[in-house]
Amino acid sequence: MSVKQKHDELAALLQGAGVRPTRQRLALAAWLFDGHDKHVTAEQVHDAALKMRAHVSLATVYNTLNNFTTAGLLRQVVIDGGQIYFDTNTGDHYHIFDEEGGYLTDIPAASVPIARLPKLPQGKSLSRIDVVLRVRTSS
Amino acid sequence: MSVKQKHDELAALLQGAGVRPTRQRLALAAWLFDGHDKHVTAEQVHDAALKMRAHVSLATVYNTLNNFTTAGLLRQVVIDGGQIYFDTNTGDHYHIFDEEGGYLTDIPAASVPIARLPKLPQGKSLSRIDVVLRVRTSS
DNA sequence: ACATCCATTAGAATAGTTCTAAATTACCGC
DNA sequence: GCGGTAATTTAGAACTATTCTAATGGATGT
Ligand SMILES: [Mn+2]
Ligand SMILES: [Mn+2]
Ligand SMILES: [Zn+2]
Ligand SMILES: [Zn+2]
Repeated sequence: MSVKQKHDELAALLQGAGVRPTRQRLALAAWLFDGHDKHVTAEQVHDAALKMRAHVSLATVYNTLNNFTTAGLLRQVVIDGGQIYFDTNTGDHYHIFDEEGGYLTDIPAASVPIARLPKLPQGKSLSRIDVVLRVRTSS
Repeated sequence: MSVKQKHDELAALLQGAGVRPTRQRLALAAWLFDGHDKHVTAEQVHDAALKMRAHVSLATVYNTLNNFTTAGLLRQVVIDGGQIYFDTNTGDHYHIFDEEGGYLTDIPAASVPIARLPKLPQGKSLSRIDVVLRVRTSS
């Protein structure tokens, strides 16, 4: 695929989500949506942008990650206090968290079948289920 | 139950967990372990201490909550980035999080039966399962 | 091209938590 | 009880992730 084709595809992705395809957003989207699922912090995205010699400020990285999240292109995952992971996989899935390595892996929702749920509080409905399997090196 | 009996019970609880029963720790424990399960932030604990006219600095609140957690008297729950909830229920349970009100409710682990788990990474074993049901006012 | 609105940016501000180092307190053996 | 020792408390500074501010720059539609 040509460089121009890739650019146009990304621009279409952003426009389809109601996000203007600026130079900075396209540069970050090119890295985020390269076909490999990622769980990344703002700082990791910023570092990646620097390595690509794309000049994107840290403030713009935060703005962009938040925009993409609102637009449904990313979702947030919170594991530890202290930092937010942005997840390029927006499908229905759960996570394995390696407590020693500090990294996340996706697992399909169907791999953790939940037979039934408790009664929810009066007038409330389910917005999302988060499941995290925390793992460590076997003793 | 007399005030002295209550004090002695709390002191025994702390000593049993390998934590020295200082004045500050006893004051915080008296409020935390009053029989009602709580999900509280450090600031909420500090405010409660002020209302009880116990003079406990914020640094000591953090030290104490972390000590109690290490000693197995509390556990941490992370929901949003930005702040840590300390949970006085250390048993096997999951949570309902009200996204609008920002508060947590306990649910027994048995109320969300998990039929099976995916294969874990080579050499890793399960340390804990976190399940959060996020709810909102029904549309 | 023009006007308008939206995005980008550096740097300051904010918020939750941890760190530092000095003063105080709990504990243990006598 | 008394003294020695190690653990705890504390105020304030430091740290970290994130958001805010306000000024500059860029995209879009006509
Ligand atoms: Mn980071
Ligand atoms: Mn708080
Ligand atoms: Zn994921
Ligand atoms: Zn709980």
